[in-house]
Amino acid sequence: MVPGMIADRKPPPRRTQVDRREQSDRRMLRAATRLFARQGVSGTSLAEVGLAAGYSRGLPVDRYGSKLGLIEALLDSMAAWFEARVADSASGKRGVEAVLERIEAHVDGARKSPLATAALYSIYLESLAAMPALRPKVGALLDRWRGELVVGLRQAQAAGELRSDIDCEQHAAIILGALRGLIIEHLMADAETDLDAIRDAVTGLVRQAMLSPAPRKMVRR
Amino acid sequence: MVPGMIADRKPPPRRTQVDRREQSDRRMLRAATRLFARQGVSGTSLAEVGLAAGYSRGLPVDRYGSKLGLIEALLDSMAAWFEARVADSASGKRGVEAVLERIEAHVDGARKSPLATAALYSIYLESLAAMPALRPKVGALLDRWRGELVVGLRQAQAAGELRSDIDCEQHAAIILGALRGLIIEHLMADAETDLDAIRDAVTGLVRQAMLSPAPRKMVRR
DNA sequence: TCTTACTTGCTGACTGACAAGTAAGTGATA
DNA sequence: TATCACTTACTTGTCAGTCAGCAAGTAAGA
Repeated sequence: MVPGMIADRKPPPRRTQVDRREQSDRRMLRAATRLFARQGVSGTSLAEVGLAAGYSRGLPVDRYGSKLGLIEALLDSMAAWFEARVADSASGKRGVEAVLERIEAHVDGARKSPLATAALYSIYLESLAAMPALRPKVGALLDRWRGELVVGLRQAQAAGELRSDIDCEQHAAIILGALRGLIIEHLMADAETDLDAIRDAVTGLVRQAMLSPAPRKMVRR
Repeated sequence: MVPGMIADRKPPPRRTQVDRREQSDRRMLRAATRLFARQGVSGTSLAEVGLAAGYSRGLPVDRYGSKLGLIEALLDSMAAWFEARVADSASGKRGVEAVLERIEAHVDGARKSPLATAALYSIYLESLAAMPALRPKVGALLDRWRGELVVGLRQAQAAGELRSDIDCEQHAAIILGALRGLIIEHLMADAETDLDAIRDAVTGLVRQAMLSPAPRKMVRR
């Protein structure tokens, strides 16, 4: 602090209501992400989220109505991130190429935002039993992702890249199931299992279903 | 009630203290399994367990000391079941054969006792975040199972069944990660994903690591 | 001055845990 | 074999702590 300055305390910049709302939204969702990743959904109280975001304990309820509302808002923002990521990298691709891009996008999420991934998986897992109220929303999200993978597999099958005896619905479920299990493993073991190895194992599942086990031409990193 | 009978109420058969304890133990663990499978670990109170088992709300705490104690007892009994299952089917087998038997044992657990499997996975998943106190016990269990799988893979590698560039530790983690992810998928989707398909997908991961992709000679059912 | 963002006070419901009590089984002695 | 001292199984009363959610208030922006 330099004495004699005109103002010791910087005047708070005047923010519009929209700004305030957007900022507090962002901060609360960030705080929730961090806390969910570290302590799980049911291990985190709404009060904690508000305080960790730098506000009062009451704001999250006021903003989102309920704990469920907060989690749904968080899921929405994560889904938006993923859609953008896929739209960016898989646009124009079809069949096996598109499928591999989607797999890479999932792995890349875990690589780029481990915290968000841990939070997302906490939500998945607790929706199974601890918080059944989450199931519809989580189920819809997973179904959408699986459906989009099925489209890619069907294209591949139609184009003769994939064996015709493959059940695309089931194979999509297997690919995503394995992918999620491996990412959980990765999160649990503090990143001991390499993400590239995970990607290779899952792309291996795709290659198993292909007509000619084509040479790997994966995107590096 | 027939009047005039010598005794309306059948005299309760005299059970020894050991019998009583064993019976109440069994009942409480069964009730806990059912409740954990349906509502998750943190969604189930000790009182519920006691009452569902046909006793008072206080017995579980008296018997197991704490919620953690109850869960650990449940994990012990499940681990014992699995060890017995493996000792039965994989004894004398080595290398790839032993590895495939272990995979089948895991899948078979999900097939034979879906309720226990759902409960076990609830415990896994909540140990990640919602109940960190569980991590040591769960971690030790998973490590043991992984370690035993690594032994099989190493034997296979030494016997020339497996490629020599495979990292057995990592491959074991991948196999189990995928297996668990697929079983979770199976539990979530209400058994939509076929368990045989799951087994095939995971044995496929083993076959990828083999020198000559031998013809499948899996145990049917 | 009016609306919207945010805070604080409060409550009812629940839970894990403890402690004090009752009932059932055991083993020794007469 | 009856009874009595003792242990073990099980129940009930209770409490401290937590949490989601509401409602009434204050402050910031329009």
